Amino acid sequence: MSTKAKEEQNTAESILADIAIKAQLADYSPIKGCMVIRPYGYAIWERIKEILNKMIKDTGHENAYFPMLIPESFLQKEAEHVEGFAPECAVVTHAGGKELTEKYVLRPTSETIINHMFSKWIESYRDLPMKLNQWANVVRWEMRTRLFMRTSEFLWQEGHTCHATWDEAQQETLTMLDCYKTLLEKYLAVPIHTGKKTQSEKFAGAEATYTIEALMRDGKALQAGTSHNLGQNFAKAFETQFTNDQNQLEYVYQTSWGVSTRLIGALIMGHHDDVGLILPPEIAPYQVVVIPILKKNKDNTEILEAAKTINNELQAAGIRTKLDDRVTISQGHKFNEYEQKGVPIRLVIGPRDLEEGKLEVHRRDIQSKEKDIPRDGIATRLQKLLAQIQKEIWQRAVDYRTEHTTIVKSIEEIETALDKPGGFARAMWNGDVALEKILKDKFKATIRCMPDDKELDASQHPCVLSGESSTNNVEILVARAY
RNA sequence: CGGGAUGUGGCUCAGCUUGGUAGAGCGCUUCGCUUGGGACGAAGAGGUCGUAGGUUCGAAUCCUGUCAUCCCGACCA
Repeated sequence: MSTKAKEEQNTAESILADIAIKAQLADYSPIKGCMVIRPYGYAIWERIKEILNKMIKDTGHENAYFPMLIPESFLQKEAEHVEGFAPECAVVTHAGGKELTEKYVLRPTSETIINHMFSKWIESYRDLPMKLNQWANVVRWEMRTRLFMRTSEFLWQEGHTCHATWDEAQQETLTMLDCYKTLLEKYLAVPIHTGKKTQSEKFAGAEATYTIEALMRDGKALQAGTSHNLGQNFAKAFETQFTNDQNQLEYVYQTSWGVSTRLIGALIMGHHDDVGLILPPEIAPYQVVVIPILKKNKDNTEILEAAKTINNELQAAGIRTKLDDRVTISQGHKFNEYEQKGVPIRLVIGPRDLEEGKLEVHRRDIQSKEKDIPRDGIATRLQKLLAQIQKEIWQRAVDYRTEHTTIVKSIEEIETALDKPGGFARAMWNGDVALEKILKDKFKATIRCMPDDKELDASQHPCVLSGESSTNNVEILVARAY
């Protein structure tokens, strides 16, 4: 069977796994549902961290670290929270060769332990706002796992903030959602809808959950990040109180927000083709790979020097590069390797190019190759090309989403839309939870969010459930999701 | 936890029906020859066939238990 035929019969799941493995982003671990993030995959994560960490700090947050082990009793303090997370918690029962009197939970998220500390640290409105973030791993024992999209242990960033007023907490919730939007759209080139989750889809313990929802190339939606207004729920459970400027004791208003290594899953399923991964230049660990055409057992000094010089020149211009000067691997192998890894540009220099002062430039996203690119001014040229590639990858993703979004007026139309173009169905809804049950039971779909971007006229467009139009109805995006 | 499938060198798998003591391709090592898109040739290294027991003169193969993984459902960033 040809490779192409194999690709076509692959399910979305195996596309994800194939690319993750072949691009050497990750590998399976001996532990069920866990994965090893390999250097190239981790480099993408580091790039995400680098960008987001700056945004987090620029918006007035500080990084800290809280322990991985949480006393089991902490989880139980917030009713909705324990109900939501208990089934997927891994619990430590023994340590130091003895059974523990109180079991420890491997954090599925850190609201509880952080609140425990907040309640010690916060006394007065003068201590507020307190805005912390931690980069950490969390463990959620999932029944079914997929590389990057859902693993039992994953890396993420979790922000936790305390405020003196509800309004301020709400503002914080939306500010961080906006940071996520920027990260996804400007850097990962993944268009997202921001919006609010329905009651049934919100975070266990939150007052309201806001989400960034992306669309993958297999037509499924992906919750790529969330930001929660926690209200005073955890504050009450942990007695996180402060004295306000009227000398009255009050519970703090809190938020929490996070994005995870799932973002790498979003990159994989958002940008790929039959060959493998396609990385947007802004997020690529290296934007250009320089490959000299080398001859084994011959003097390659001249060509290697030329490659190094170009490599340095590109780096001096602020381009992230990798020079692959391995003599033991044929260039054909290298070409293939970097295409699977999605490196945006491949720059090839061989003896002929050296003589003629030219280079070969290959664009990964559209698999185009141009020979005889002038050696002079290469850095400037590639900078422009990288910007153009970023823009075009983004535009293709936007177009894809537009083509896979259907405006619907009835439940029947939702079903058709989910099957035919796939992707999002945009509708009006009167808020009756019966719809969520129908979607889930019949179509395996969910209301992804009530989007901030509105396209429908509530007074004209009927509710998919009742068929009636009302200005009380809300606009929703429905999709099958990861 | 239900339903289905699979465990054999690093990887993908054949061999099992009909028991006779382990193979192929890829990868790896060395040498030679090559080199502008995954080269070729030769020589080599590497497996107590998931695991425990049973049947048998003899088990990768048959039987039973067990563990693990994958797929389909119920849960989820």
